[in-house]
Amino acid sequence: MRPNKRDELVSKALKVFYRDGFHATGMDKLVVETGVSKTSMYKHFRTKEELILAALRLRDENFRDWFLKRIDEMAETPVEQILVSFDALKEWFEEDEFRGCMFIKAGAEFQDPDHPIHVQAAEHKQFLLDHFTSVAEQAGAQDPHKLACQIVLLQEGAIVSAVLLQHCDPARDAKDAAKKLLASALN
Amino acid sequence: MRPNKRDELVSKALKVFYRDGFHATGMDKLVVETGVSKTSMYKHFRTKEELILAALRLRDENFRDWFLKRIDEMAETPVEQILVSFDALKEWFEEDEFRGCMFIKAGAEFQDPDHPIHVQAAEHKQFLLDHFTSVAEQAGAQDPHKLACQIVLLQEGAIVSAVLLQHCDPARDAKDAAKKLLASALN
DNA sequence: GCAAAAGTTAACAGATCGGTACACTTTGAG
DNA sequence: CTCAAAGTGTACCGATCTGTTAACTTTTGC
Repeated sequence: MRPNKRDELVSKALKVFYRDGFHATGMDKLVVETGVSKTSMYKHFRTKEELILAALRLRDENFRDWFLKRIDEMAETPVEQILVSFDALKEWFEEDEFRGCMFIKAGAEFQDPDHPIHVQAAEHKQFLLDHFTSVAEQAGAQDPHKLACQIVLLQEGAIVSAVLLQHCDPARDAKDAAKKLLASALN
Repeated sequence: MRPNKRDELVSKALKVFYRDGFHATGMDKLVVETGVSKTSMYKHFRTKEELILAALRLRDENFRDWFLKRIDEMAETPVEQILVSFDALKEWFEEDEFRGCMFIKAGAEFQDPDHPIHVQAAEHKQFLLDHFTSVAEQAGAQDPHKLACQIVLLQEGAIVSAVLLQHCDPARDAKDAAKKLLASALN
């Protein structure tokens, strides 16, 4: 069990970064919250930025695993898979610890498009776009890439609305919109 | 011209906050970038938070003025107004200084829902939602609130996609999606 | 032209930032 | 049992953070 402490550090740091933000989380706070000594942190990661990148990689892995697995559990056909993705989002929004999308936040805190953290956030979104592009192909869409862009766009919009708007049910509204898009994209 | 320097400070600070982020912008950097002395800043605003709130108020004013005016210039009927809102967004996305939505970023950096900055960001989004709800009413939508939620959702999604996704034209895709929503929401 | 208001520079306080140094203890494989 | 790897606590570095102080200059209204 060599890299055990390292994994524990990354997964606890992930929680803190997600809850409090990147700039707002100092290394000293991480020492307290993770229970890992600063010396040890800097033995595993040369800089805070490397730790953030590792936390984002873990988040990417966790979220993709959960999201795609949940979709697979709930639906069989490609069209249904696109639709139930919004039900999965709704489950996420209703979690107590829900604090929006970590990658949108990472892109917002590190705005330079060439910054490694921004790049990694973009890659996460690109992966999801690619995934839904292939689902759209399987569904027989006329323009799979465009449909996928629209589905992802609805998902992003739902996440942002879930964070900033009240008296709305963005997951439901987005699913409803997706239904109409699918109806005309498949003819 | 009493509050001239103050307005100048707020508008220059706004640019820096928008470009570099809130936590990443220190007061000393603002002294250099705005040309206003720190003493003077703290005479106008008791804390950095108050300055951020003033910058967000100005941004809210500027963005709403520009966005709604541009929509009015481009369209006359309510339905057309909803559609051209995405053309206005496209113009914004193509600006060199485009760095995403300041309020999404504010909500991302100050995540506590009760934090004044988060609250103010949410109010901006709520205003836009209210506006498009009344446009949807004028358009004769069956469920104006739901349609407005979906339109705003598409707008938010387009903004986030414009920041994080390449090889996409989110404004066009969102407008296309809005067309289909409108077609089925109106009769 | 004069006083008050508003602005300036520059130094400073106390806290926190990311990151390092050093001496020590725990742990695990051969 | 041993020895190296891995982890610990603590003190520290220089830089930067938000915010303050004091003495001085400019602008402005009357």
